[in-house]
Amino acid sequence: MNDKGKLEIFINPSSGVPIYIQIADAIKYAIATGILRDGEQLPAVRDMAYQITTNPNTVAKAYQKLIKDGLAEVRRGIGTFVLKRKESPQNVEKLKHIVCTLVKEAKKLGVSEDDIVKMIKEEMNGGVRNRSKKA
Amino acid sequence: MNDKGKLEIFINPSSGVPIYIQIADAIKYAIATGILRDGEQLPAVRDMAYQITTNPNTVAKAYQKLIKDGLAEVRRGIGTFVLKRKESPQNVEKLKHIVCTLVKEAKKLGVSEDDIVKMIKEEMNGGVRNRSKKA
DNA sequence: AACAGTGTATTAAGAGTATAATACACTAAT
DNA sequence: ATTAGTGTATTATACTCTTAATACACTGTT
Repeated sequence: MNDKGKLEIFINPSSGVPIYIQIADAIKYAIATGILRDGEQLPAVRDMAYQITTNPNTVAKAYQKLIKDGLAEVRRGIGTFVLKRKESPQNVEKLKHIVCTLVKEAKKLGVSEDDIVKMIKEEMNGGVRNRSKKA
Repeated sequence: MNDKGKLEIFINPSSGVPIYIQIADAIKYAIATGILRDGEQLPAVRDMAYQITTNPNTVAKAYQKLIKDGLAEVRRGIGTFVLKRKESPQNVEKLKHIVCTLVKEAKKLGVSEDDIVKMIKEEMNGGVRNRSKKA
């Protein structure tokens, strides 16, 4: 096994946040902070499941989310690996700034969080209003 | 009853979108387009429930969402009324423009919709990471 | 007080989601 | 072909959310 320093994942089962989301977030954070680097292999689903006392499928679901979010790829029979990311810390800051501006404006106008989220979703899906489950 | 022109609500029960959300959205749209004006009374929950063939509680839930979103108020025993809104069409356009910029940047960086939504939520809640159910 | 109008609370059934248990399928090395 | 490693599919259960059925509470008029 590669000695990647330490990828520590802490799960709070009673937080209301799904476990697989917590796993995905922790890995995203690890990638963002350099604990996990491009091309590096993620722990096997069984290993991580054992470590955080959950089911391998739950870990697999977290990995699937990472893949969906474009942060990882799977090589069947081999493992799951971190993908090269386009986001630089600088670019993330830029994004944060836009978000900050948007939220400030929304609050000023009394537009709700739900509505902002809805606007985002519509814009990201190209202005589509329907969504038959998930796409 | 006041003759408000026509507030038409069309529900698609098989769209996957909760009925109460569809109702709230339709009313928001009606407010935005001037079909419903400031101070005007919304249809009684039973009336609207009958019209769209649903349960009064479902309509009530939609109204509660409007209240939460700052678009309506309830006077107990009297009815639910449209609140004066701060959003002008001009301001909404401004908001849309920011959203558009944000989405464009996000796509360029390969940041997922979920992550953008998460950033928005964190920003709107003042950078809080916990959320014990709903607040 | 009675009534007709309004929204609200309580409870239950149905659908959807998260998690787990288990079995399956792919890959590389032996 | 076997084995040990990997992710994946299937199925079941617990939980949450949406909707509904019903009863309750507030307000103004009579």
